[in-house]
Amino acid sequence: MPEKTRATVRGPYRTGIRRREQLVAAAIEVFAEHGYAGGSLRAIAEHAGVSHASLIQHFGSKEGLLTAVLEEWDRRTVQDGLADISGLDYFRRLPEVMAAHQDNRGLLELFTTIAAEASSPLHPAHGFIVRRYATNLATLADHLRQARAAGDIAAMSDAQIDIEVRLVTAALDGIGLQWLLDPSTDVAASVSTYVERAIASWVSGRGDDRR
Amino acid sequence: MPEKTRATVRGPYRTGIRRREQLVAAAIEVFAEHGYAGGSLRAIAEHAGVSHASLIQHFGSKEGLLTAVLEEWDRRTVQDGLADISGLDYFRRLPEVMAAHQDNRGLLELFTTIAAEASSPLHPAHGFIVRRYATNLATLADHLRQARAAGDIAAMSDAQIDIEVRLVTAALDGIGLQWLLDPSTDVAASVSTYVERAIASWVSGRGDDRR
DNA sequence: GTCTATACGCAGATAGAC
DNA sequence: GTCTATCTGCGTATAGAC
Repeated sequence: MPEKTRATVRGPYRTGIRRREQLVAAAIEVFAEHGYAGGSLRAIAEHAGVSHASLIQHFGSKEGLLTAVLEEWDRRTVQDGLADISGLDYFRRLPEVMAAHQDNRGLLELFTTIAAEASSPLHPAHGFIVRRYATNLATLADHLRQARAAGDIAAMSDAQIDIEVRLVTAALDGIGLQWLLDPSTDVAASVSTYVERAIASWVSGRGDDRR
Repeated sequence: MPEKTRATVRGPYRTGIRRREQLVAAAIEVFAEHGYAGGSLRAIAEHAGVSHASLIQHFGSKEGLLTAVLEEWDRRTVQDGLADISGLDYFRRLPEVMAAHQDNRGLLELFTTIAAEASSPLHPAHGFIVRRYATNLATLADHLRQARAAGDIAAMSDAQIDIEVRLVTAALDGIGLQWLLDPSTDVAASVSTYVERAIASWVSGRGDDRR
């Protein structure tokens, strides 16, 4: 990616980059309201005041536009709010991070849908989603290993750590989906119950998670 | 539904019913391979050796066909394997039930995708999925209440029970998705870790799940 | 009663004018 | 770079064959 975006760009790139951001913003709005399949390029183009052919020109395909939107989602959520937090505190912050998603129902809906659709190896975003989950799980595992090294939790094998971070991720994904299906779902309380119980188990090193 | 299907049906219904089953089977194959959006009526029709118009005639719309497929999935999975099991044993059986899904990757892919897509209130299967989750959660809650009544677990409020069954469901859904994205995921071990820890917590009635 | 042939509108994608 | 056709394939609806 050549977009180093120095403070002062002389030539034609500036408008191209800003245009791109506008298009992604329009895509987010439309996808968030109508989903990926339901949000047509023509609708997004109309929203942004361009032709749908122009969207293809910028992003190569609808998939390319989708990927750009997902990267924007990543930038907005994962990076924000959880920087400078590490070890067990990272897990303790998860309930409020999830709760914050409730302000952005459309984006959660979009990401949940894409993650599931992309489970098919044939889906255009399959590689992106697989990579994203791998990165996410690795980050969680790092924090858990850090807690282990610091002596905050009892001994735990790397295989156990893998299972633990997968279960945390599953809880977040699953509760998110249930909230989408039934907004009366108490997201923060559910996630909090899970995280607190998991941490308690890690600290005491009880047998129910040793195999 | 007028399909009482007496042992001997005189007239034209027989072929109609059997045809319907053939079409659903073809739809399952195609949906399982290409997903819902990617599985066109024309492809399903070709697979079944009929015209795509005939599919519409039988099921009214693509949504109708989808609903028939999902009901078939329900019939194959939830009903089978868990009948005659109750109380805590119901939860103990979940790891092997989930592990059994690994023989049927296509259907798990389909159901995961539809559940996510249908999170949008505008999706044709939204009502079906919402109802299905509500029924599922209610069933799990019944078993947990039964264990409570039998004294197998410590006291637990109905609100706590709701959270617990949502977390179990989230673990199943989330681990299933992760297995789809990364087949090296140890489904049985992950689910087993979750269920055993949850049951241990219910039995001891520790403070980490009381609020 | 079932099924097919056919048509309509919309989707994503491409080619070429300006 | 962006637009205006235009292509192909989709879900859907209907009329009519058998």
